[in-house]
Amino acid sequence: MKIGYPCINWSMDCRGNKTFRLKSYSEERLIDTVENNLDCLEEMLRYNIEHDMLFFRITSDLVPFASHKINEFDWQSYFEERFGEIGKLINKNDIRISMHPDQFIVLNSTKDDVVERSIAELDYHADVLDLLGLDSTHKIQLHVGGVYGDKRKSKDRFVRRYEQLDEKIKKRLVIENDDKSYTLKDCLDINEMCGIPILFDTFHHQVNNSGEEISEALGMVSKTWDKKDGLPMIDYSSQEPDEKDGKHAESVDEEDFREFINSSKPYDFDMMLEIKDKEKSALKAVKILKKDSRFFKN
DNA sequence: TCACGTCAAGCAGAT
DNA sequence: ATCTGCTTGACGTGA
Repeated sequence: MKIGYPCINWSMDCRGNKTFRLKSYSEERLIDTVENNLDCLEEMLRYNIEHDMLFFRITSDLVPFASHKINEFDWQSYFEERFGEIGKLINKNDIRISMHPDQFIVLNSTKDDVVERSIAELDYHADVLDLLGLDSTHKIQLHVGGVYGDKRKSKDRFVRRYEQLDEKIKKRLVIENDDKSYTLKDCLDINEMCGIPILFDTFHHQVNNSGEEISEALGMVSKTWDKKDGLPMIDYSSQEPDEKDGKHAESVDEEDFREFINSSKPYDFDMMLEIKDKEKSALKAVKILKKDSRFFKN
């Protein structure tokens, strides 16, 4: 089991997700920003290695406007070597990477232009992982998308679009159960139709489910991950006390975390802590797991 | 230095 | 109709 956190490390003074306004776009600004973001990515990875956190989500803002039509710069070639260096660091230390394109990426949209932009954005995410020289165990996680008043048709549309994707995207794409529309069961239906692996989000499942217990759910998702996909990835979070249902915790609830770990037996997976205070909670999780040799092998 | 209006993009649900 | 939340506020202008 590897432990990680998404995108930002608050205890470091660099930010790897710097961006700028479309109005301020220039090639120079893009180059400067990507340079900064890659430098910070490397620093965060070194911090993570130092602290036994070998799972990390790279921000979608790594290359701002990467898939926007304003961007005609060949950033892939320009930064090829730098990506290669960072990729070596990742592979050498056996770090696992995920990416999570944001809410505007809707593969099953009923609008052609939305689908087109979504595929361009997925292509960018795949480029990042390819430039880093990472194999198909490094994933791009996506929600199924909109429902449009007819979930069955919308699932079918997802499957159709998935099957048409370029292999470079397809080999990395996984779907994640969400907190309002597509449950674990919906994702399993889609998996049955096209074989796409399912990334299990524990907190979304808590909010939106069909009654499956944690270990039952883990058993079902584990079967959707092939050898070439690696160990299943999961997103873990818990409810922030005194906030409305579905609000992610500010800091890990250690009791809830221990309980989850206990109820997850005997399954193994890599775990992303989607908790607001990022690396602080991930560090606590590592500390807890180190006491349980079943999980920590490094 | 700080306040604050606004930011590429979609969708669902609440108000 | 408009606002809010989503994996994450933070950019950039004006005073």
